[in-house]
Amino acid sequence: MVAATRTGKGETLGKSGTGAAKDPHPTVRDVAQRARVSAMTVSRVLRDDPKVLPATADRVRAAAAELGYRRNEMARSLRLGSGTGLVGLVVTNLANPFYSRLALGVDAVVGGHGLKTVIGNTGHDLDSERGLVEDLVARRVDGIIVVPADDDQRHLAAAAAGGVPVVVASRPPNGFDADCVLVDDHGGARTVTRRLLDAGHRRIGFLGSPPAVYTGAERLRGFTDALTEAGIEREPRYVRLGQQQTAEATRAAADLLALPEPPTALFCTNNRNTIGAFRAIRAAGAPTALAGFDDFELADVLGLPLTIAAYDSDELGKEAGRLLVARLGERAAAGGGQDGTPASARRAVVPTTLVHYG
Amino acid sequence: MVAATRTGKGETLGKSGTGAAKDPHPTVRDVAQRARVSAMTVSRVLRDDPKVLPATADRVRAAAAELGYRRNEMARSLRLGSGTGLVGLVVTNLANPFYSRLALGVDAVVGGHGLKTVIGNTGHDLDSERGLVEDLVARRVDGIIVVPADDDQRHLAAAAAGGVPVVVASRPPNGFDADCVLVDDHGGARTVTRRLLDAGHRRIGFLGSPPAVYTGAERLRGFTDALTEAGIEREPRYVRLGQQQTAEATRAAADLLALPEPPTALFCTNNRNTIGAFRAIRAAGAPTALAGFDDFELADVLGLPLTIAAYDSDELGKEAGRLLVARLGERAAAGGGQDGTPASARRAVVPTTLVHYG
DNA sequence: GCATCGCGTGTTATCGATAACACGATCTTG
DNA sequence: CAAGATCGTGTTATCGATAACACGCGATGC
Repeated sequence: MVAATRTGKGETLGKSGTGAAKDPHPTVRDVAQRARVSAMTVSRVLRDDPKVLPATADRVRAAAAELGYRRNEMARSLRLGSGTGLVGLVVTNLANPFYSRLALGVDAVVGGHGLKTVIGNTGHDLDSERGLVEDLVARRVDGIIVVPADDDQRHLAAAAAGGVPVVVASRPPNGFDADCVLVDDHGGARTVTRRLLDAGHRRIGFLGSPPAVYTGAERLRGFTDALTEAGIEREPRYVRLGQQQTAEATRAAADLLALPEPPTALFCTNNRNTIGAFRAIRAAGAPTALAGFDDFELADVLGLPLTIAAYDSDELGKEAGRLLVARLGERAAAGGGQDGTPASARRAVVPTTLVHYG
Repeated sequence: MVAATRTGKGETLGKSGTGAAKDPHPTVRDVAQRARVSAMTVSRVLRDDPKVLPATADRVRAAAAELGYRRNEMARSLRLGSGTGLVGLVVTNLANPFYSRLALGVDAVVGGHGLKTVIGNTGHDLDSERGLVEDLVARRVDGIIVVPADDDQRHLAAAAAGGVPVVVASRPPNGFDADCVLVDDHGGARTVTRRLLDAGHRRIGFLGSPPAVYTGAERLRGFTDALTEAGIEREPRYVRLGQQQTAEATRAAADLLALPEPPTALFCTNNRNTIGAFRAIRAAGAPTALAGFDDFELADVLGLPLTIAAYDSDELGKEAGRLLVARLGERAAAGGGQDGTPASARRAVVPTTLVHYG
């Protein structure tokens, strides 16, 4: 009787005839037809369900191989109600090695749990970030890790409220509760600054990112605290905020060096500013010492005293991944359960280490 | 009558009772129930189908907003038979700025077409690459862009044969036909080498990545051709292959500089080798000139003559994205059509530009 | 005045995979 | 030897969204 179920594209469309290999994505039914069994049996074989005769299973496996069958994980996750196995990662600038390493750390951890990472880049644009988060939620990612571009995190709050686990990286959540992983910005800045003070510097300049950025603000606070502890007051004229690019940083540093009583050392909140400052110092031919946050390649060949609060952005990503995976685990364990207590937000802090060159 | 359709989790599970906002991912039916319409009407409103009374549409939109409804794009793409809107990107090492910029280029282009990028990192591991590609296909990505880790590309051939558009970046496809985007490795290396020759150098050392890597082989070929054109024969003792890390490159360069008749210039096939060679030259205090492939930050402050064949990896990614998008466009246009001619594989080449420091 | 048309909605079937149940056949057991 | 247990497999319903069709109701046509 040749079992011609009325369904199946093979029947209705009649295909071209020549090759079966060209069919984009055969389905369980295609495999089933070829192996002369039902779709359910195919599904069972793929699930390694033991309740199938070895002979049948072999036929099915052969048919699947011949057709190049790959099961549709999206359809599967829909049916199973399991997650999609996707994790959304939203960063401000993937071109920055800092974030690409963070991404790698995230991927390494979540990948170890069978999850894949979907990356979105915001380019520091809030609207872009909103759109990305919206989209990731619509794609039903199992969770989101985000380095927010701005203090306005209402879209993240909405996603979290909607039941999507959110982990905030590099800055704390604002206006809602979520796991987060931070760098010891304050401590690192304080330690590095203290080091400059110990070396005898009393007039220290400060070059920082926009103060609206959490990390920048924290590092400024650490800097200020170190000065205060040494009985020194921070001088506004030595502080330049807002530089994001090396070129801007070079100009800002040149300004400081041109002051009547120029700083004998400069503290920079990130490697963009550090490199920019280096160029200014070099151009001025001044013996100014340099200190900053974030290590970078070739820092050792610059030929001036350089102290850096370094930290592992890979580890930052890994920790974010771990927090997210832990959340997903809880969620799975809770299942349909009623224990409405979602375990309060966790906060991890990645330490900084002091590196000295020159 | 209150229309209690027998379906719906709201009915069977009976929920907790307090808040609706906590429901993870409401569905069209939840919205429908709240707006007292059918699921189909909700779907129509979300599709902006004009055949819905404005009053009804407003009710639906209000209900959707109250519930925080986001439609399930995965389920939607399953029903529509449209793609998943995902593009797989597989690279060898995202921590390398080269690849992260490539990723950014890809994402910028495909993102402009409503596609999202799923990133996989292989760490140069072939098995890992196989697994990733397998997985991406199973997730039904609309296409894959890959920087192969190895000459063995059978898994890519399989994916392509299975009907998934594949674009190969940075090296050519091997053993199957696919669009690809390459760098002008040969031309760049030849030009840079010629520049060294023009500067009077006759003994030029070569530091390269493993010869199995396509780019490395091509660059060696360009180097050799330039020498040949100048009537010089390549001397094996000046050639060191296989260094992937700066530390290895430093040792290899030191070896060359320690030869009885050391090279007066070194050509390096990538920035790992260039930076490694720089350290060796600096340590030896030799006046050796340096040339290489791939620009890098701070190249201008090294204090020795440095010529670089630079190219834009962002552009490489963009071009790959464009090729893929073009393929997807064709596919969509062809639809169920029978014009079995899949337009032969395209090949794009990104040019290099000469940069000189020092 | 009765047929027809169009509009706004609801019903059913579908995408691919699979859980839950159903069913015929063989095997067990008192 | 009849009643039930077990095994291998097929059928139906489901996940969420939606195309195709169906349907009821008021308006228009001649």
